[in-house]
Amino acid sequence: MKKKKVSITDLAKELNVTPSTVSRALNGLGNISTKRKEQIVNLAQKYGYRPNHIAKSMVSNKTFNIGLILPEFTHNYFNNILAGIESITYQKGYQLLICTSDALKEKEEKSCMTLLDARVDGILAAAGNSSDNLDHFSKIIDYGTPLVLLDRICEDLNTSYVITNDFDGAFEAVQYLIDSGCHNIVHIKGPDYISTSFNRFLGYQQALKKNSLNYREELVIAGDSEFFLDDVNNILNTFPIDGFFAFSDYNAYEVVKVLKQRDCKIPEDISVIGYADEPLAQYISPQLSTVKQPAYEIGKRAAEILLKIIEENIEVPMTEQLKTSLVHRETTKNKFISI
Amino acid sequence: MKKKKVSITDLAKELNVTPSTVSRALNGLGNISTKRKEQIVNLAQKYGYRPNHIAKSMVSNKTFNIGLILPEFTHNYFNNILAGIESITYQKGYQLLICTSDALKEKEEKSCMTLLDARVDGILAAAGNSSDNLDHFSKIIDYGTPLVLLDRICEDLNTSYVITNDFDGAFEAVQYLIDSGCHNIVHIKGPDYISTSFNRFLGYQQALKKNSLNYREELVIAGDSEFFLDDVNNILNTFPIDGFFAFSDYNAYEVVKVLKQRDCKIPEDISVIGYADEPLAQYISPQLSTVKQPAYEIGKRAAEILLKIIEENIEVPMTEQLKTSLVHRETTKNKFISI
DNA sequence: TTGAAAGCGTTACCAT
DNA sequence: ATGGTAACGCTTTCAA
Repeated sequence: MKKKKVSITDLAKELNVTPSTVSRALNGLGNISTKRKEQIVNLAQKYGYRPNHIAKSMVSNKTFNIGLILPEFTHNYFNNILAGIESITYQKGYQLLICTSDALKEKEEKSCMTLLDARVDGILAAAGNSSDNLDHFSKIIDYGTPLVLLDRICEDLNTSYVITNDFDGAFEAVQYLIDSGCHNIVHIKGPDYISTSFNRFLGYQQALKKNSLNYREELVIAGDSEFFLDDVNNILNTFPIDGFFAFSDYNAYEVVKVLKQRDCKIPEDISVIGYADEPLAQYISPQLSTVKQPAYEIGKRAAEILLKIIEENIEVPMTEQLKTSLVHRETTKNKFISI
Repeated sequence: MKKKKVSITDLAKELNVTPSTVSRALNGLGNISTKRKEQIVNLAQKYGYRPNHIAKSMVSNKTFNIGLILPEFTHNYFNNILAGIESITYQKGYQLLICTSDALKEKEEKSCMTLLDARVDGILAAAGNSSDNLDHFSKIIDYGTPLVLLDRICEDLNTSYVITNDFDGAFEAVQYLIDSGCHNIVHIKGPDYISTSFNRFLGYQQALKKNSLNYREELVIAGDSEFFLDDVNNILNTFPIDGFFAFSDYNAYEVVKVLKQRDCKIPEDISVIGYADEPLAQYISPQLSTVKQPAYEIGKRAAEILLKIIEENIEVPMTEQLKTSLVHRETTKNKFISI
């Protein structure tokens, strides 16, 4: 059974003073005689008094809670974001209220309301996939609750963002493939409804263009298609493919599996680059070259920005873009030395 | 800037009724004329009224928040636990306040106090490694806050538990190795300060004994030693090893790497079994046989038990033990058929 | 230096 | 059917 905890009023009664006096003593604010203070503090100690945060929140209108909405926690990417966020919130004395959205709009909407109802001081969210209806996020903004969005930019939402540049990440990867001698590069495309899919796809196209290689629609496969494996095999049967740039490490892994089945030499015959640097990239063999996103940093910066907004009452949205980096492992060749 | 939200009192004023009336209308409790009710509900709708959970908590002494303390979120094991927990709390309308302890006693202690101060309705925790000082958990119990511990049993703590049977899991794994023809089985032991290490170690010993195989101290290696790789090589040079049972998939992975370097045939020459069924078990090659812990189920059951305690005011601690299962992949041979 | 009172938003109980 | 009041635990302002 939950025990009643001792309150400021309880202490006050026992010492024949008023709650205000006790409050002052315990918070070290206002004038109070050293003797009284000592007396009060000792009694508080004796009873193991703990301030009631709920009551504090009522009067201060501040909860020291931060809401966090993430699609899920099974990808290492989001775990690292979480770790980054926590490194900041922990140190600043904020607690994290977490909601997983499963990338479902319905859950995402509900989470927003829940967090708003919980009166969190601010919200960090990685928008799920549905880019169409962002009303729930607008609502957060309308309510005046600070919001920092991670990962994807939502054009219509005038708020703060911490993102990575998917275009650049993709561009760099494909440029690397080209520099190491690939000319017929397949792109495994991400789900249509995510902006990152589009940006990586764009990076792929631009890198080809920059190097005077033709973009060919036939060399693009949907990574989430049910015929994915067939598509990969077909394309390998039809074209002299020498490189793959995949939307995700998981897609890349599937490709590698097919390639191994077909006894292709990786990377001599065909190079593969994934995206995200999930742990599996290091565990599979050959180890996967991939585009690393600074997930921990993203979380950290997002939390820093959010707390800055909360604590300094900043009104102007800020956007911060973090750099990706290409991790060269065993599925890519060395670059040719260009003179 | 955070906007002031409309309150019951605001609504009451605008309609020239008292807050109590508005409260009744909005909660559908007590007597109220249909007309009034409609009027109030409409106005609430119009202003987008949202009840203030903080205020509700003040009077009800209930927050609908559950505290969760986990060592970290990078292992899939804990993510799955989280997912399992969330599946229940979400559905029952509770929010999760999470704290990562990094398996540090200090952070663990602080987390307990933080959650208690936040007046959570209950706490779920996977105790970190230090099994010596459990005062912080006792404090939770003393405060009368329901507590369910995951993963490890802490002898001195009279509270509810959801655990898996490490002894059985280990026993089954080693029995399998023996059944498939292994006689010289190495055990990679986990960190000394975790109870699970000890239980798996015990399972290993008992399985040997049951099968009239001698337990030999020389065949046990500490998985967290800095000389781990050397130790593995030494043991392979010295004894005719034909099997490994590792405390974790990570340890097992290291062993597999060494074995591959030495051109051992897996599993023909040497079998390997890991523990936990982390994703890497499926990604490495050969795919790792391992003992699967029902992480999602653990989280789910723990949350169910906690909510039952909270909502039904149950005082008697309950312990639930979940079964592990052996996942047979490519690092183990088939069992001999015994007649 | 200390006390008294109001208020944060809500509910519950007792009157009317 | 509705109003009034107290209460939850704390802070803050004003008065003594």
